[in-house]
Amino acid sequence: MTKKLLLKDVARLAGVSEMTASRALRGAPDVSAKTKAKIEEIARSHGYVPNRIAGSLSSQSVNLVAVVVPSLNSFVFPEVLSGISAVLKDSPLKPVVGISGYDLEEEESVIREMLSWRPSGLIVAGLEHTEATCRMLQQADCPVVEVMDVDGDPVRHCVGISHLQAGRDMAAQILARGYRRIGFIGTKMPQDFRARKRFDGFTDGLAAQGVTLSDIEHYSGESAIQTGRQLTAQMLARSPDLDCIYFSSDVMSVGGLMHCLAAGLTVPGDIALAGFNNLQILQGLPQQLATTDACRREIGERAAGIILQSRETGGTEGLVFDRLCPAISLGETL
Amino acid sequence: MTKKLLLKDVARLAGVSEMTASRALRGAPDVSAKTKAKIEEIARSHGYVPNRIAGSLSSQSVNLVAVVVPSLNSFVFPEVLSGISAVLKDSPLKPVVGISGYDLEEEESVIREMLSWRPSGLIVAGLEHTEATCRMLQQADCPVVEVMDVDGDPVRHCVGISHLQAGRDMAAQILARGYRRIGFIGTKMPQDFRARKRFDGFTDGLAAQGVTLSDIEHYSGESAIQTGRQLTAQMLARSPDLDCIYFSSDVMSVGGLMHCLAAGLTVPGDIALAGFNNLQILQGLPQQLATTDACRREIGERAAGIILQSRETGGTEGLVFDRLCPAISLGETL
DNA sequence: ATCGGTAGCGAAACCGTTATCGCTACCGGC
DNA sequence: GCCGGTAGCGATAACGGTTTCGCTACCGAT
Repeated sequence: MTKKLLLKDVARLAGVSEMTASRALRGAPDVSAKTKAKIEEIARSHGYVPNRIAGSLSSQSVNLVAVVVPSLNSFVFPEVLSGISAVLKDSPLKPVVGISGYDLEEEESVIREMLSWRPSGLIVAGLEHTEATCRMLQQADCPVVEVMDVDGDPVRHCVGISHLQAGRDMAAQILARGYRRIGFIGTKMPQDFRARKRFDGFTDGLAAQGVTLSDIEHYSGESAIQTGRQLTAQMLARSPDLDCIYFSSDVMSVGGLMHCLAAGLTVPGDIALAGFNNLQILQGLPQQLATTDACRREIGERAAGIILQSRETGGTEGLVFDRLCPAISLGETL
Repeated sequence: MTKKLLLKDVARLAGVSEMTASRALRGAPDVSAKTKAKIEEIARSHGYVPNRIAGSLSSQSVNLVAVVVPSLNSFVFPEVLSGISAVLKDSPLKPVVGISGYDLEEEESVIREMLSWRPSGLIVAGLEHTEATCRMLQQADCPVVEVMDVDGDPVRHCVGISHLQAGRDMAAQILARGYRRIGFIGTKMPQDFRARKRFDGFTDGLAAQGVTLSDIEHYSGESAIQTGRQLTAQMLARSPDLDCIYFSSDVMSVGGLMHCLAAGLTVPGDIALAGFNNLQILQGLPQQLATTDACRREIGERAAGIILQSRETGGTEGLVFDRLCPAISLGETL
């Protein structure tokens, strides 16, 4: 490990000034091809790695986009990230991920940390934040996009779907197919606002046609196939006359399907099942499960697009409020 | 959006010097409780967010740990990350993730980008890198840990399991249970070195007892249940006399199980199945699939531990080479 | 021969914070 | 009453680049 190599060292070795070396390595103009080649050669051979801390401080620009999501285990956010990465791919911007753990206090601290690096943009999942977080988002001098959800008041830009509507729509589909004894299995309510909204929309949609939920089960912790299977078993034991269960996540509905398989129940004959997200794990199972596509990838793409956009226009453009329309796929379980 | 608030503004408002404000906000000593309270109050009420770019440049320290993994969709790396996060939780260090996309050139560029931020540590998946990457890892003036794999020559520290051995062990288990007509279904070989090593170890383990693979299928693209199901169907159609299939990933073996379910094949009666990773999606399925636990979380924990360790000791300690022992669980499909 | 324009390069200021060192009260001990 | 020690605070110089501006050749056109 040689002592750290600075720009001034590269410059000295190349017999030029720091400025010329800086320009050459950044591909800036005003450097002759010959000089540039020489400097690049020296930098490469000596393994020079520029110090972006110093560079960013000086240029007052950081080519990073902060992305704050609740979790990476849930199967849903990695795909949002894919969308973001894809769009940022051929721009100088790079995504940086922070995890809030479905905790608004933690979210606040993660966002504060992120903003302290003065990123070129911030993408954050959800519309619910602490007061302090909202202030930071408002005052941030970079584009801010709240994603996933449109049911609420975004601070600035917003891209997502209406989970309230998604719940209502699924209720309508379920009722339209004649189910009336309906159960709901959902995830940790207080912290997952979108799941909560789907639940509210769902009960709302049922109520619109005079139907109330016959059974409800809430659980804490991450969604898992195993959990879905166990809770489905419990619920059906408790309420054997149910004819349909709506799960707040596909991961859970897969568990439901697994229980039915094991218990010899036909789906949707004995019991209909529906989930949410349209995760990839639904493909290849014994039956195509009913679900709502959460437009995860597209949300990521559009959010990244907004960041790029307002970079070009200098951020003096109007607000974007992008409400995507999630498609329900009925599969074979409704 | 108010014009950006600087430390000097906070200091002026509090009627103290920049230094005192800086000390107060960082919790450094030499500030009276009264002064500190006043400065903190002003900073909070005005929504001051410190500029960590400037701070890091000045203090020559960045409290970030760079983590470079091939993908976040594969179900496997998020759990490594969980382990890292958990250990870093109550230290000032924060993990920052970079995605290499199973591409060594991309990995090089991501690592270069990461190192240009002068992180406090670097954790990278795999032992195979471009020449330039290796030079960077050697010259990096922060602890470097290569994780997941121990079959090769680490640049510095290393934590992982032997995938070669994992393949061999699974071969031994399969042979011990009497299977002889064995197929293998594995992922994009040239880029996923660990899958390749499991394959090599597996064929090696079979060869040790005079058995050769009866059928082999390689595919490109991400692993998916659907893919596993289709390839299993194809392979069994082509080689109906197989009695066991080893998959390079649990995601694929789940697909295999789904095919058997659909085709009315009993497992392991008609065909035995085994995967790798011990992913959470194995829990709750109709049968407990055979697999090898890849120690993902523990690898993350130990890697983060090494970073913390060498931070305390000033990095003057010996190299760590941590070879974990993955446990095979036979489940009900072998 | 003169002149305007530009390609190529360098000197100095600056980005916003922290490290370092020095200074001033104020305190208790003798 | 003097003195050494320390708590509390401020001035200044980094940190390693980039921005800005200025300078020097050199070019073709007049």
